[in-house]
Amino acid sequence: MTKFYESKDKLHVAVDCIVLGFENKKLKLLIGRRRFDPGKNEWSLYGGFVGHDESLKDAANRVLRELTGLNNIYMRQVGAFGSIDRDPGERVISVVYMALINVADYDSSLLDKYGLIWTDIDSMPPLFSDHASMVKKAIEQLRDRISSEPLIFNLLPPLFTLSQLQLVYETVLGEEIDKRNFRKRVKTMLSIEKTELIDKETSKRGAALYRFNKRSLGDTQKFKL
Amino acid sequence: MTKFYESKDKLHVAVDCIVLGFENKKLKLLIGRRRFDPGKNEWSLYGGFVGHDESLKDAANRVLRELTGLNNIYMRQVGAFGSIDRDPGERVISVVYMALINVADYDSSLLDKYGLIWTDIDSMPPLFSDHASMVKKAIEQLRDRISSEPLIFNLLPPLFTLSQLQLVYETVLGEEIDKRNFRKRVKTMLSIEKTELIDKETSKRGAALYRFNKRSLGDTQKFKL
DNA sequence: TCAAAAGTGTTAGATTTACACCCATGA
DNA sequence: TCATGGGTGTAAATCTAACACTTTTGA
Repeated sequence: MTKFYESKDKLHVAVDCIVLGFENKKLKLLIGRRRFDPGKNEWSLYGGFVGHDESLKDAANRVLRELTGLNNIYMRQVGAFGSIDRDPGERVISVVYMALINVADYDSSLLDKYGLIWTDIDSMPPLFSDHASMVKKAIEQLRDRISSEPLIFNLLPPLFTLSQLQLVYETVLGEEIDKRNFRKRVKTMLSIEKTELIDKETSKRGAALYRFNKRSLGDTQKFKL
Repeated sequence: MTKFYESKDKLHVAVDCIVLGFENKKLKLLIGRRRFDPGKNEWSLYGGFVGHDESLKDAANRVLRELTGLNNIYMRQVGAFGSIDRDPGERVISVVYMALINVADYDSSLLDKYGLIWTDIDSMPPLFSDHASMVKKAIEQLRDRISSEPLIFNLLPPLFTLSQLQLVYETVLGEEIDKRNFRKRVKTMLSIEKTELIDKETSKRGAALYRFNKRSLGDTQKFKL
């Protein structure tokens, strides 16, 4: 099997998962204490090494599943990080993925089990190695794409109110938006459908619940929020 | 040195360079014949393995320098490719970089030396392994960013006419643009400065030469073409 | 003299922004 | 009854898109 490139160096390759969620008007990140050296007990993203017989994407999914029990989560590659000294232990290339989840789907008993916490993105503790710069890059990508790709719905439950939608949108972009203008824009998007259902959780009056319909995208219009 | 992660698999990690240029109204890609198996003689991107003691970025720069003799070229990471069977020889993770160069800066004697050709992006021959999908992704990224980042100047000489600028822009986006509207937009961009110089190469009348001034970006305005 | 590329303004339509009040309900 | 979040329209300003002719000069 090692017939062609025998003379070449081999390196450890890891995947690190940036798990983002939204709760309580904040973007949240799942981090845990490293359970082994180097960097034992430092706050860290959750990662794992890529096996010889698994693809990068499979490795990322495996790591995420180990961490969250969740499958079929939206995940995209953020990039590869490969400074020589990025890992204080040994040379490790890390390929970073970001997952967007609805926090309510996360089984919070896993927090204890894995020693994890949801931290606010903007008051995150120092992280192991170059993990903070990975998070920074992921957030930049999220901000760059939130208006042109239907990412935001991954951070929300399947049914959501327009106020929730707007709040997530504002939080990611870091700026306030006029409510009437926002709703006007939403109305032009066929892929955001009003349902007959009413949410009574967050307001006395009740708010209409909406749903994202990806089928009505693609063929017809481009996503543009 | 292998004290922490001994039990973990190590993999070959390569960098592949997508070298893009613009010439004769076309986006061009530098490709060559593979000079070793697997895939000997197939058209391919130029790549190399990442050494234990060099960063990904350094490896990409080294590969590009070997290939072009050029240093200080604009280069950005496109992403990591890691399917199990992507390389028919062995398991190889590839981190792809794209370089944007001014074709005139390229020493064309290197074409023969390395068995390279400039191919039109839209009539590219089949490429080795997954290299075509790498190129596709790079082009998508270029298109996505050409309007919001000052990438385009890397494809042009330091002094350029507005017709050249517009032509590159149209080619990357794959759509025609109204000349007067385009020039109106350029005039609002402080970072594109008119010089006193006149280009007599491409027209009898002569055209004003412009220059990109990155210093006038950043602080003042965002790039938006 | 003519072909080829450079250069230049105006107007209609579309999009974006700013802005404030009434509604329904549970506590 | 009142505090809370839900819901709604209009007008001004800005931005975008469509459009055609004159200039210069080398061949």
